[in-house]
Amino acid sequence: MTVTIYDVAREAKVSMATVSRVLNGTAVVKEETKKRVLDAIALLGYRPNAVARGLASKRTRTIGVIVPDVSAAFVAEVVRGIEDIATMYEYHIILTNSDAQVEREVDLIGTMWEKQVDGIIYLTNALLPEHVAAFESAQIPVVLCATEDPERRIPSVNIDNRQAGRDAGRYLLDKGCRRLAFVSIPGGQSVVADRRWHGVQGCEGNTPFVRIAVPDGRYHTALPLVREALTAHGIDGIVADSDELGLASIHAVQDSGGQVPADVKVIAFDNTRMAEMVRPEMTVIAQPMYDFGAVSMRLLTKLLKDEPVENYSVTLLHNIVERQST
Amino acid sequence: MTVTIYDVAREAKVSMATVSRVLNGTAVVKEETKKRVLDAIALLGYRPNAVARGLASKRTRTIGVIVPDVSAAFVAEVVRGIEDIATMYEYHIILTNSDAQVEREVDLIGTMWEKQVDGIIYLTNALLPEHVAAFESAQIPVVLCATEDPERRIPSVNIDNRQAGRDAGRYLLDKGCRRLAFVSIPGGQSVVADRRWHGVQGCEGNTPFVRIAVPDGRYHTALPLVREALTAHGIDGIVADSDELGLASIHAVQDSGGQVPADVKVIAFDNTRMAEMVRPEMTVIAQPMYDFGAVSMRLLTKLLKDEPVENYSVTLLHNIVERQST
DNA sequence: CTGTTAGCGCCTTCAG
DNA sequence: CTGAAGGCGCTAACAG
Repeated sequence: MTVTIYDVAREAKVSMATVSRVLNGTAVVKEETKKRVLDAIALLGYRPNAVARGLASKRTRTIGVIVPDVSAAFVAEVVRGIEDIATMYEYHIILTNSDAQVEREVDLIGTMWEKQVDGIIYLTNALLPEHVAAFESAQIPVVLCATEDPERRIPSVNIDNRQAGRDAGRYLLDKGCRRLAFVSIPGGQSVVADRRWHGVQGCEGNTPFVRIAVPDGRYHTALPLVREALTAHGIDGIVADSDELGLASIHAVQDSGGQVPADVKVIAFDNTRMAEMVRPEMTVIAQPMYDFGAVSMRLLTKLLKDEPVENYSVTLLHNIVERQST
Repeated sequence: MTVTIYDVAREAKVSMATVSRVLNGTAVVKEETKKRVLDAIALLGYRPNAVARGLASKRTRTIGVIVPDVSAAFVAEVVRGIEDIATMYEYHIILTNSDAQVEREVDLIGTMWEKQVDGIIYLTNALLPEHVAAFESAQIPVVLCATEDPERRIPSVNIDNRQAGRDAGRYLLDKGCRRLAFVSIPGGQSVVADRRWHGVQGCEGNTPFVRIAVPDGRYHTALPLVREALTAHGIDGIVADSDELGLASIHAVQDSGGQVPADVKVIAFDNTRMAEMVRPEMTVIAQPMYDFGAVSMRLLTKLLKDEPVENYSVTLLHNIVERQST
């Protein structure tokens, strides 16, 4: 019932090695016999067994993708980028969610190793020694995507988060804001968020800044927290760490009787589809989400082919898209 | 360098067969020797090779997931549901995007077959004979997810779209609407959308209905189209086929100088996170997105274990979440 | 240019 | 309860 390479060989009256050759282009095969093989393949409806192939060649052409949560808009966009480029290079992806739980993440690296993936693309909030250790013991090429390795030991693709934070802050100051707030998950949980926060603070020496910490980073949690901060600190400019938090900020201002952008200006990170579907449309620090994925995957293919890589830690460009919230 | 089952066997002074047994629980092993094996495994840091295992057992414990586009909020949520349950049953998922292109979809079914996936979960707009033929030739268990098979030949998980359309329409009529519009991609492209449209029309015998066709189903495309329809037909109630189209409808009304819900009421399908983060918050026909994925995957595990299945075409419940847009 | 021969790492009878 | 032996379907030298 399952047709194997042997069946094809017999049908084409050649050896299985020859079939393998035309299948993989491993060596030159005479035009005529090649045609016989191809005909036999078509006739029998033969499909090479990727598992057997993986066992024999020790390369599975599948790469593991570990993310906190695909259902987050940002992540989903990144995954799309990864998958598109993977397809282009004839790879498949095994997708797993870690919920950013360290234990689960380390465990996943282990299962990816069992699955014999050729490489891993990794997204998380904070890279810990445990992760690095797991990568090393698994001996699999890894590319960090939108996650920072403070020590730059592992290939990665990022934007310059510190600079982006600075750009956001300066942008608001240029617009006339005097008291800025940064809304994100609490400090110490995300290297990326903390970098941005430092950037925001660095945009101008003597401006008062407050950081509004939203435990889960979600809209409904943020709403009351931003509202409180608003009245407590007389804020007139907000940098939000995500579109979701940006929207919460805008609504918090409105709920407090203020106007956006007249009284308070809001700029948010990400630029997911939502940013231009809400009113006022949100000004954002656009992140190249799709490219995070695409470039990471491209970098990984180079690593896998031992191609020369000019830069192991790629920095993508961010840019401000000015809309109605500022 | 790679430690195999043989290394473990030697270390534990047993045969590889015994190691395999304690690994898989295939047969009873004496407590004592079992401990020796476990110790050896820990000592050597042994990890079973899933590829070799797959070749020998003919089961890979991976399932193929074919979706139009993960970066769509609805799909991402479904995928999350699939992955969670897959993890629970110790399966992994290979994720691929088809962009709803028939050719690519059929091709993907083929590659999934090459990858020896144990099963497939499939999302698309319209199930064609080509798909069914591909499934049959691949001989792999398939579950359709949020995808209707008019002839119900293939196991599937859906809501009752016709009824949901009817519910949406009736809901608006009960709220006093007199002229309804249904906004979606053009007819004939999606079985699901067409079902809902029929449902909307069926909610009341003699009410005028118009269908507003948005070629790509996107926000920016919809905006002007809905605006035109609004002035042309005096519409006072809109059923949108997705949250994105719902938002576009709301904004189209506002741009025409109208108020939502005072002048025009809007109810949308889906209930993605966005629905409750916009203003006015959107009333929706909530779809159990996560459950679509979770239930599909659960059903697939039953199929794979030849467990008895009481119902091959599962119908999940939808429900109206009343918010501010109606 | 083509055929032969070993494995890849594991599961799974079949004996004992 | 445990060991030996034969594949699973394919790749990759090595001959010819």
